Order: sequence, then structure tokens, then C-alpha cells
Amino acid sequence: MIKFSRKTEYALIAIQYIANKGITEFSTAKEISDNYNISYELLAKILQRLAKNNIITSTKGVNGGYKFLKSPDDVTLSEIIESLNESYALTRCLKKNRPNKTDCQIADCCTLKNPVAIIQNRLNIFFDDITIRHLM
Amino acid sequence: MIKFSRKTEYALIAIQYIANKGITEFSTAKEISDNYNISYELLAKILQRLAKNNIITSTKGVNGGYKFLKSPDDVTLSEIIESLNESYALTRCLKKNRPNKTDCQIADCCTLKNPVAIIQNRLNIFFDDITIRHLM
DNA sequence: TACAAATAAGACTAAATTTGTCGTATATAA
DNA sequence: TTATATACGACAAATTTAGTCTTATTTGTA
Ligand code: SF4
Ligand code: SF4
Repeated sequence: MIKFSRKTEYALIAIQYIANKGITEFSTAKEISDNYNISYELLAKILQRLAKNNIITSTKGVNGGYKFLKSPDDVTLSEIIESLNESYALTRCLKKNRPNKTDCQIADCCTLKNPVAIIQNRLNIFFDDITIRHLM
Repeated sequence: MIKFSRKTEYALIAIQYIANKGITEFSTAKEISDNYNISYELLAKILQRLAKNNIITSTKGVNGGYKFLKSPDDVTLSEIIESLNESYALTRCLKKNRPNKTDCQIADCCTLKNPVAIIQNRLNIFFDDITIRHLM
């Protein structure tokens, strides 16, 4: 199945919300989770991850929250997905970081590998070209 | 996660195999499953589905099997995915056939819905443009 | 006609992944 | 000192995907 995970979907909703507030005002996890009826704990973790990967910046404590620093034109969908530790690799053999042993067993004889790599390249461009601006 | 399911992956491998044999020779499920070390039963079901949806044609009995009728240029990745009852709808709200009650609960207040629909349109074109020829 | 090879179809189980929860720690403004 | 907010990781529940098993049907050939 080709689809956004909830994690990605919630991240995009939150990013859109934060982006629309401009670069001065803070948004809190609670504020967003209330607004969209998303589990607070879940969304909080997602925002933490985005902050850790510098998609957004965070400020702790009272009156803190999250906001944007970068221009919405400079943050791509690729970056967002990757910062969530998600992937848009169409097949196992195309995953960047795969230190796990769950690798493909038939990679040796697989004739799909090469053609699918070409499709993957086109998909990479696709996701690189979509920015937060497209959500605003 | 954006990725091909095994079902799709196996389907593509099989289709590639069948397509490369031309339009005269038959390929059997056993032949393909042996060649690529794919579970026979699983692959068989996939091929049955592809046949049911006229991606390939099937002939029962001894010396039977599957082969192509259409030109590889005329079968798109979209059609293959859909014929397997899989989807490339990025979000729940974008699924074509969703008579189930597992619909999105926050669709009313969701501000991501519209921008994601535009991205979906571009993705549809992406998958419509890839044909079996791209696997050969 | 009997048999073997092959597709057809669906129920069922197992495995993997995703989604969501909980508890605890840390920082900061008032 | 307290309330508010992020940070982080372990865990549990739910869902989806992957794989197996069983039975039926079709068809060429010995
Ligand atoms: S090697 Fe082939 S079967 Fe294995 S993951 Fe890559 S494309 Fe899929
Ligand atoms: S309405 Fe919004 S949250 Fe619901 S599925 Fe569509 S995009 Fe996702």
C-alpha cells in the first residue's frame, strides 16, 4: 500500500498549522491536538521528532511551544518523512539505512530491482519537489 | 509508509517474467514461484487476481498457464495496483471505494484534505505514466 | 477413462507493522 | 514553588500484511 502513515499525516497537519502562524507565534502540542482531535501524546512525540530534526524549533516551559524558522519553501516532503524515520522506498532493496537482517532474500536473482530503482528515482524527485508551501 | 506491498512486488516480478516471454508462450505459477523463491500459493492467488482483472489471460489444465494479450505499453502501474485491490491513495479521505465505517473522524475540520488532494492528483499521473514496458 | 497438471477461490493463521498509551524527566516563566 | 510545556523511551492494543491450507474445476494425454 502506498499511503501516508498517521504519523506523517499528523505531522503535515501540525506543520501546516504552525506554518500558517508565521515565524513569531508559538504553537503548542496541546493546542494542535485539541484543534484537530489528535491524540496529544502521539502528536507530542511527532513534534518532538520534527524538532529534533530541525524541521521546527522548540521552546520548553511556560509560553513555549513550537514554531518555524525556515521558509516554508525550504522544507520538503522528503525531509519531513525522513525526519519521522519513515521511508518512501518502494522496495526493501531501496532502503537507505537497513542494518537489519530483514533484507530481501531473493535480491540475487531479482530482475525487478533495476527497473524499480529507476521508478524510485522519479519518486524521489516527486517528493523533493513538494514543500510546506504546498500545504498553505 | 510509502512502499509496494509484497503482493504488488510479486505481481510486478511475475508480470515482468510473463511479459518477457512474449505473447505466445505460457508461464505457470509454479515456474515463476520456483524461479524467484516466492511462495507458490501466494503467487498463485496474485496471478489469479491479475487474470480476473484482465491484466493477463489464463488457461487451465495441462500445458496451461498465464500469458499476455495486451501490449506492455498499455498496462499501467495504476491498473496493476488497483486490480490487486490495493491502493495508492495517500490518505483515507482520498480512497475511491470506502463503504467501510473506518472513515476519517476529523475530515470536517481537516485543513490538510485539500492540499493533499492536489498532491494525490500528481501522484495519480505518476502511476498512470508507468507501464509494464518500464519493467522490460 | 483415469490421471496429472494447472488454474480458481476462499477461509484461516501467523507475523509484522502501525497506532496509541503511560510514566518519568527536564526546562522555564510567573 | 507551581503550572505549563517539551523530551524520551517502554509498553500495549489494534490493524494490516503475508503466508498457509483446503477444496473445486478444467483439460491434455496415456
Ligand atoms: S530485490 Fe527484488 S524482490 Fe527484493 S526487495 Fe528488491 S525489488 Fe523486491
Ligand atoms: S480528512 Fe485530513 S486527516 Fe482525514 S484522512 Fe483526509 S487528510 Fe487525513
